[in-house]
Amino acid sequence: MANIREIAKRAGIGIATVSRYFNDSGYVSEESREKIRKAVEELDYTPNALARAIFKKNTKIIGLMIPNITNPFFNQMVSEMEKLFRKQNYTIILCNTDDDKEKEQFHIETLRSYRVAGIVAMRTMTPESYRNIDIPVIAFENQISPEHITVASDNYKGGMAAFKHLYDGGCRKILHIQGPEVFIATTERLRGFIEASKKKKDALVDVVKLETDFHIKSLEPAIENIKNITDYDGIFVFNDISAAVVMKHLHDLGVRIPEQTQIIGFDNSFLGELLLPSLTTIDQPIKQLGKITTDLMIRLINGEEIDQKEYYLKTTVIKRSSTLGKIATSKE
Amino acid sequence: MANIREIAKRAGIGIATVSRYFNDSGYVSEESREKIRKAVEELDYTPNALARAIFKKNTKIIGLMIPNITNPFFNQMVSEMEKLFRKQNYTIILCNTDDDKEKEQFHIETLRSYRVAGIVAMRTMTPESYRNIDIPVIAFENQISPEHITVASDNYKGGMAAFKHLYDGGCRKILHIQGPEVFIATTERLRGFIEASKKKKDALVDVVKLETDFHIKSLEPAIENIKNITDYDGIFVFNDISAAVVMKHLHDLGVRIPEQTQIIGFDNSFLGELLLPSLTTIDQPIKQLGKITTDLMIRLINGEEIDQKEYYLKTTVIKRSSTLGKIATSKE
DNA sequence: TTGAAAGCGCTAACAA
DNA sequence: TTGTTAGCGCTTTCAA
Repeated sequence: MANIREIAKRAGIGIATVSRYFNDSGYVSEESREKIRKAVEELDYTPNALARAIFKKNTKIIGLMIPNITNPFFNQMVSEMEKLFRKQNYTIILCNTDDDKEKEQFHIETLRSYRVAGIVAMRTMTPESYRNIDIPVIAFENQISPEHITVASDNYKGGMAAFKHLYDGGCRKILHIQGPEVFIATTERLRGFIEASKKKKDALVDVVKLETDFHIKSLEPAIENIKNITDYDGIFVFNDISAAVVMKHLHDLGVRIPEQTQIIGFDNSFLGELLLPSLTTIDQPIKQLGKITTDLMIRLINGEEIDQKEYYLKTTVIKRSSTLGKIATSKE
Repeated sequence: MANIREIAKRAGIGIATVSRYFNDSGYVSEESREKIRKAVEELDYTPNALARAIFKKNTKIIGLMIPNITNPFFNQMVSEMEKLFRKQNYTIILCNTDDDKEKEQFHIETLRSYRVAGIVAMRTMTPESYRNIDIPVIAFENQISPEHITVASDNYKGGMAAFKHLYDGGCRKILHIQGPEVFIATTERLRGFIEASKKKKDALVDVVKLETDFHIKSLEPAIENIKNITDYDGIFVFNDISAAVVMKHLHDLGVRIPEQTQIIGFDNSFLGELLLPSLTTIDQPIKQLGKITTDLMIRLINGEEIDQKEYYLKTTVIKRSSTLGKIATSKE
């Protein structure tokens, strides 16, 4: 592609004028503008953002670290943030970490080499790698350090709400199927669930842990392995996809939902509406999460000091047909 | 972050040597190497990829245009391509087009300004915008021009296979729920479906068109609006999500699947396994599609002339419980 | 085996 | 209102 010098030459003016034209800085006569427009048109020129970045010492690129772009929750977050960052003229570099430390560290190096303006680290497996870099970083879910901003749903209260909803629906023998321990989000859901159960002396509670997050192929055998799963009258599953697998398994076992066993998931994935019965779940406020994350990032990039470091957004119970309880919210 | 000069200074050597060190070009004594390693360590330096790109006149960035990252089919494609491009040391810039012409054109400008090495244009709404740019572009699904490479599933044969599978399962009154006409993929599926149906004189065939691709909220009313949907003993839906909505609607209407009506979707999304009954569908070979797209892109970037412009990959029928037919493939 | 210097495309200070 | 010029961080040639 042409460069600024060729444009200037063709337009018969100096490069500074062309530069001013593109940056809206300083005066450019209408006459010059017209000449430039013509030259740009003829040579199909677009200013080189790399050269500009190198001079300005900042890019308009945000690095997005994401465990896996096929995960419905995370890809919705990305979709939301992409939209908002674009509005601020930022471009997104996408990095799939697969929850793998080494991949993530490699990606960090790449993002550093491109001198990105900021990084959103979603569910990082290697918080220490972010601690000493001179780029604004926002942690989503898994924390980086007390000095770094963390954004997440209030998974703790979400877990409480899930228990309460099942309890209110009449469940007294409740199973929580927990996600991998490395995900703070899932341990918080567990914590909330347990905490809420302590207040109800007549409820029996069990927990079983899964070590995979959402790959159906590994989920199925793990769930089929849970013994006595038919003993429970309520099951809180750590995410919607796993809940769907649980529902399917129970169906195969001849268990009626919600009459015999009530099920509540987490995430409010589009999946839940399509299942039969439709799945009660805990909604994560994705739009708000995306909004707050991008807003904070922009402020960080602008050099603002931000005192509040932790942002835990309210979840909501979405009542559908897999449970019997009334609509509750996680407010209380 | 430090620059190459500071590293050279701290190491007590010249910048050219540092450059050679990082680029493995030319000689660097072990002694110098050690000094550089130390300086890099101390200053936590990473070479500036922007400056490098500006000099080399090429970046290691690929622009990915995608209708919507929350669409399971496309995000799987992105996941696959990201992995493969990374292996070749390429970084991905993600652009959500929302099937919107203007957004897409704006993204093209951004990608051009970053002088990306190549663009994968998935389901483009504005093929003309790619025709005259001096960057390698590969079209996925919707074509750009006869001179540009196009990669896609063989949707035509996939549509044929869907009809055949329903017909072989005993269906004689078959409905095709078609996706938006602007998506070549869906019109090809329709074309294949119709073509296959012509060979079977005893089969009655209808088509109804939907104008939304996969947003459940708009899908539901559209599908509920289809009149006489219970008249059909077989329905071929243009994608799995819409098929799920159809199944749900039929269920609400008291129609038994597959006994009364058989359903086949398209995409082989993870969703299909979770539904009850599980959904028969047409698999798109995502891994191969990703592989061939990235391979072709790398070759294009390397300046290779590629004679074959069109790549339509074979689909496969995935037989599950929503149909009665035997396993068929789209080979024939 | 090394370093000085030119140049990649751009911005901005400054003089005109 | 404009153009010259230095310099952003880097690579590479070329002479040492």
